[in-house]
Amino acid sequence: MTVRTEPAQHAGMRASNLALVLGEVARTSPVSRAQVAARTGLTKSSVSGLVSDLISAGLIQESAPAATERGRPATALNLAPGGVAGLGLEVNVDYLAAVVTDLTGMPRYHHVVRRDNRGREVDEVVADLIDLARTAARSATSQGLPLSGACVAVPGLTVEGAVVRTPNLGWARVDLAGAVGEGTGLEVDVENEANLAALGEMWFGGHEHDGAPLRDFVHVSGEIGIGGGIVIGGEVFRGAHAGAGELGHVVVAPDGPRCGCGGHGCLERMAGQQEILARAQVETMAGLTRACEAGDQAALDAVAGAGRHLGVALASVITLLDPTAIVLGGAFATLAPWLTKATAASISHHTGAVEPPRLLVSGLGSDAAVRGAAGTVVRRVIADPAAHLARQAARATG
Amino acid sequence: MTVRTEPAQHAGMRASNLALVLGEVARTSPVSRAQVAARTGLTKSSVSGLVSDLISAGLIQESAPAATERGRPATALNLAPGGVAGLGLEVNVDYLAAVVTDLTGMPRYHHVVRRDNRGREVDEVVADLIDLARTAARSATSQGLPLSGACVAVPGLTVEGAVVRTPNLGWARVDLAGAVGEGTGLEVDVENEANLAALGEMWFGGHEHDGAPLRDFVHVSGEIGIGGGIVIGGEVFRGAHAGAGELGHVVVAPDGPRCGCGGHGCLERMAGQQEILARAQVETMAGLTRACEAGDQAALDAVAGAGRHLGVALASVITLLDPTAIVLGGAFATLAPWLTKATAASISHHTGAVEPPRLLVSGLGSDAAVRGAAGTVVRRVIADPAAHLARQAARATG
DNA sequence: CACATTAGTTCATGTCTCGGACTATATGAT
DNA sequence: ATCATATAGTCCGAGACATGAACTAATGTG
Repeated sequence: MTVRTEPAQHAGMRASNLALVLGEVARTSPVSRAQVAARTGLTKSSVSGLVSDLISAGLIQESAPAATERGRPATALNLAPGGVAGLGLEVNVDYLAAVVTDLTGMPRYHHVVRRDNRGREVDEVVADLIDLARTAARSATSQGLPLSGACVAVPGLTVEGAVVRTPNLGWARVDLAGAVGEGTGLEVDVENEANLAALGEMWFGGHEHDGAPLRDFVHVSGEIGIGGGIVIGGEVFRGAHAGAGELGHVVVAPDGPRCGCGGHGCLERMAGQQEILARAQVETMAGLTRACEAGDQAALDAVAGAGRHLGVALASVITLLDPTAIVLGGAFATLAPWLTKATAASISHHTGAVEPPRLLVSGLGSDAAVRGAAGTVVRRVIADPAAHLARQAARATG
Repeated sequence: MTVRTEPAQHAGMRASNLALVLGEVARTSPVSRAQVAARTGLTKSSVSGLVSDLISAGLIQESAPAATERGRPATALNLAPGGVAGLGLEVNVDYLAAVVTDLTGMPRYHHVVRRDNRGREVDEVVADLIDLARTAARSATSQGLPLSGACVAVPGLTVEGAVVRTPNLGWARVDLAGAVGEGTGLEVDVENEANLAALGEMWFGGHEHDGAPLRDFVHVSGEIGIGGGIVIGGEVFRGAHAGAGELGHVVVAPDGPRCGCGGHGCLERMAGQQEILARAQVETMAGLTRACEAGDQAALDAVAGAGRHLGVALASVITLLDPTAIVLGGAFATLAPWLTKATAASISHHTGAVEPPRLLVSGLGSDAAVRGAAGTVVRRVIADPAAHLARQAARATG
């Protein structure tokens, strides 16, 4: 039922099949050409030709033939770990981060700079980020990894490479893609931190559903604000104006107090870090964790209360989006031991008979977004290797 | 980023381009071959070949050449009104309905049988529906319209042609596609009424956004229950288990009373027809409308109260899904004059700064779902004409 | 050592779209 | 009238690509 907008041509056919083959290799490596042919429906001869293109582009590697039951042993195909790499960057309220990931998704460089960025000039923070990016890029080069591009995670709304606004950082209309692109010479993308965290969790979090990686879930990221990333069919759901998934501003208390966003009774207002800390009468998240571990009742009540509000918001999410799982990330992952019981109870109290999705806890913590950012860069190559080949060819001739 | 699962072959290329051309003709008829070529990016020669296939399949018609500015006049291409037709059926709590739609979307037969189906045996109701379908099919035949298939709208959860459950009708595990298929000899699909109503509204409701048809919106259908249809990018959003969009069970009062679904404080429990009628102290929806027209304060308060609750639910929908518009359908369309002010105020009270989507009122009323059902059948042909050609060819030789 | 079995390559074939040449049919200027 | 120009649509050779069958390669089994 999809509306087709582009003519199908021979080049597109090849591009599509290259992606099909590379995707199969990425999912199930090591595999043989014959297995790829059987699983994709392409013929052996087609697969041979496609694979040979991918090998000469450096995206796929042959490794030692593995003996099979009988017959000629299969030559194993793997993603080339040195083929392409992606640079993930993150600007957040209290840290900057950079990660370089190779084609297989393995992190090859990782650096975090903790510093509160709220009071600072935008230009200063951007300059720091570019420094960080350059250092990461040098590391990639010294490891022989050609960077295909970069992606920056920011805690706010982004449209086409620009930061539209980041409520908790106070930025507005910042052309981050332009600045970082100029500073590094890379093609740069900018994307919401919650969405990237969701993708990072999907690709690298190790969660499974019925033996396959999660593809339909909602990721809740509890940083200073509360964000949400909706993933449907393995892709981020952005809505009409890229504003979808703002879980922090779902109404959980219709008669509640005014929130910073201008609404009333939003989840972030009722269960954000500020509210939890105030109720628990502690100063920092670290202090809150200690208090919970010590069994402090005020702290436990504060977290459980937040868990109940979170459950109300998630009940609406479940009703509207019907995901297979909910993943709790960021601060909610840290607080999970004292939070999930209240959240699960609240979800079930508000959803009734519907089969509830699984409530999972993030394994990546605050790294999810940067890793997701780096992942999007290499995934883009995997999803459209033909575009990558074309760029390579252009560089070779031009 | 889409995961490709099928090999691209020459046949698929042709199928894709047939769909591209037919889709262009459907959207902008009348058009010439040259215009189609310019707009799709295909060459004139390719378009000629594709069009000639579509004409011999009876999906496209040539009409009289229209004189242009200068040069050879263009022969106009249109969807063939007699090419294919779709049968839309609807089982609802208090009526059955059938519509036959031709390729252009024009309704060519329409019949509604009002009767309360709640107490009745499932088999009886299904038998009535099959009767209705047969009569509609005879009418199509006598008009020379070959039916390509049928689609049944039901007020509940459906999976692969079967009705899983319809809370307000009391059905569970009914193989409706099988029964109607056997009774009519057609290929039958079964789909949620709210989703089909949303599609009907999109295709036939005449709404526009920036000059183009709506493609990202949420349709609220207020029948006996409250349903929701989420349309993103022109397609229904179903979630992981086809349960998405259940707007009626979004939480609007976390401490509210228990709802029939087992949850608490659901929109349907707080603002459904039963609740409104009780508060307004009238017996029927017709009575409610009269009371509102007469200025009865209890009725007006009841409707405004429902509007406020609806606004809370829609605020969460807007925050999570970021649609361009909300369309109020069914009973909410009828009550719109006394409802929308409270709803709009409640939305803005609970969403704050976010640019609010437009609040539209359905033009189709309770016909939206059947028309959407008939529409899906013909749209399927338009979206994949190659499959239709293959079926035609199979019938001709077999 | 012959034979079965599986992996991967080669090449002729068929099916597409493309692009340019060609035909058809109009308007407007000379 | 006649010619230039412009636009619509067809025809046909060239090129790209997947297919499928035949072929080569490399292993284990009786």
